[in-house]
Amino acid sequence: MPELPEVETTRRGIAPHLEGQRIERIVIRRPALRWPIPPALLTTLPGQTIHLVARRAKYLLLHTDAGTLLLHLGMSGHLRLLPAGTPVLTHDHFDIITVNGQCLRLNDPRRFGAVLWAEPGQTHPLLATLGPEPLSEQFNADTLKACAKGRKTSIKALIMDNHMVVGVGNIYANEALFLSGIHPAQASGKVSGPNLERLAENIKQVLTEAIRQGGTTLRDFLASDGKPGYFQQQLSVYGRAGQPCLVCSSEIQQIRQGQRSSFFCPHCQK
DNA sequence: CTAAGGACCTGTCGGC
DNA sequence: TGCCGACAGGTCCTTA
Repeated sequence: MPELPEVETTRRGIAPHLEGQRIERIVIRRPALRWPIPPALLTTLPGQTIHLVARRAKYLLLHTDAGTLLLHLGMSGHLRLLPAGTPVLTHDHFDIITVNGQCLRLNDPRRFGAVLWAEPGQTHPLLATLGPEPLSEQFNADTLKACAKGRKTSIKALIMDNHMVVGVGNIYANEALFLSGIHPAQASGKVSGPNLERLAENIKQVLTEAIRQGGTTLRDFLASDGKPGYFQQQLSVYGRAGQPCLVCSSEIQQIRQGQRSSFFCPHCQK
């Protein structure tokens, strides 16, 4: 479900309701997510105030004086902000209940998500080797060119590699490559300089626009307030195999790259 | 070091 | 209607 725009949409939805609030208690119903939810959270977090709800890559970070809670939504996770006491549904694994009667509830059917903890001043090991944020100046045409140089791996795999740039998932990788006229299977080292410049710009553009639209709802993504995203109405290639290209009317093709589906226009993308 | 594949887990959908 | 395989928005880890 969540790529960076969906995570950012979630962050913006919950931050105003959680920042400045004090935690009353924590509920762990199903600790077996991608990694076990640390049981110490049950005693560490109550009494703490959430100072800031931030984001790094696709991790949401809840900062307190005792440390930072990391939330990752994996493939199928989502967060809802509910009144405390709302009945529990299947796959509701984790709650943060605040003193003012709110409940931040994590639901994640596939359990690829994670709830982790970092001590104050410490960077969690999973965050330590991440590349730059796509919407920051630390990611640009020059950094992309440096990473692509001499590499045989496909350009699509490269832009989805979190060491290169974070937050580019399967949907937006496909879309950015279409907008840039680059075939997803092209070797990274063989993509022209001007095309890499376009690609860096289009990654920023497509993510920015998707955030503006509240993310992409394919099956079930809902923001924390229950509203869907609207970006799927602007997808040019993702999920459009067999349909006409919106630019040239050629039939959109679908291939497999590393267990993931890629969609492209055979005429517009070389 | 690079590149490719498997692993984790549940739900849904299409085909027979 | 029921069963089975394929596939789904992520990403870490192992293998070659």
